Amino acid sequence: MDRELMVLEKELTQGKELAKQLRNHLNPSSSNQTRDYLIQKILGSYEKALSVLNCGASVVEPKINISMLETPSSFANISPRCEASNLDCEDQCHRDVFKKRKTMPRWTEQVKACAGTGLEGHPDDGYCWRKYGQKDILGANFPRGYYRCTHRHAQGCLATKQVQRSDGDPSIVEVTYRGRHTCNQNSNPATVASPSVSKVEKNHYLRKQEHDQNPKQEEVMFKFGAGCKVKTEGLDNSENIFPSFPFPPTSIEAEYVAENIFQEAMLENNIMGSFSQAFISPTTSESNYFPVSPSHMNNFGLGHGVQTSDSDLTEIISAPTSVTNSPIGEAFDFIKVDFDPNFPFDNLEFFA
DNA sequence: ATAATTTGACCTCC
DNA sequence: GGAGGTCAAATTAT
Repeated sequence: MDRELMVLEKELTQGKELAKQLRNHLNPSSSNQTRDYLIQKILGSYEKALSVLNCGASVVEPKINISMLETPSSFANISPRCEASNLDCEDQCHRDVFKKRKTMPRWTEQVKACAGTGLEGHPDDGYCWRKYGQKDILGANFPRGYYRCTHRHAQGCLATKQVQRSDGDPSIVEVTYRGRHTCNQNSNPATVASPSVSKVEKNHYLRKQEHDQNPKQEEVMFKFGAGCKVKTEGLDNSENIFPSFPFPPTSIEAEYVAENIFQEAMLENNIMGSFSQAFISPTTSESNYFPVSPSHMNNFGLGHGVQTSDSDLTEIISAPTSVTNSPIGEAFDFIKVDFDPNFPFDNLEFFA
């Protein structure tokens, strides 16, 4: 069967299954969190299916790169000390910006845009971004663009991203996200953020369309990969939890580099509270890859991912796979399952 | 008029 | 001191 059709079928089937799960969670005993998560996954599946239809789904092999390097404790507020201390506030706040740079969760994805989109590889990820800088990077053929959440001032959302075109393949842009969205558009992207193009980016996109003499193309289209690799690295000293990936509904080829996201995400979603310590053991490996399809990644996106390295990988990822019929299970079938059977999996539905 | 982008200056980190 | 990241005034677009 054609790979595009396979992707399409997989996403539609997954959407169907997720809808069934959602139906089972309509009772009052299920949390809104669960329902929200299922809804987002359903939307994600259909987004991908539609994109496959729109784009012809030139399938590429995405890479997911996840790393947890530091503790996440300090990126929630840019500088609470500014209010409480006697330090020069302005100076302190500025310093915290750079401190935040190191401690914010970070992950990178490589997005391959369809030729002719005119978007110059700047993918829509469901959020509104404002460009605040551009810099020539040493050794890079293309400048790096710096974007921050449009709601940074209005809602204090600290999410930023960097967009840089790949030297090797200019059709690929590497998008590095830092920090998670705390603005409303993130908490409810399905209703706030357009799944296609944000206002800012659409304007830019349409302008480019004019430039490209291609006014008919009004949908942002990206190729979707049928699989991806997850890389974990730099896991030496942290408790690792999967990040709250705002997995772009239209991304296909992705390399995620996440730092500290697991713990923060889990805590935020009240998931880790029910996890045994075995799920957050220290790590030692430098780099590990394993194949995961984009849909699988979506399954542990949205703040319910799993972070790993070598042995930890097995401990963490295996848990949900053994409890649910999730595609994640298929994705990680090669991973040995070894986790606490008494583990309170209250929130395992998140991994479904 | 308002909002977004550009771009040079500035800051921190290594 | 250089590189990467951010700020903010000026410019441009809507």
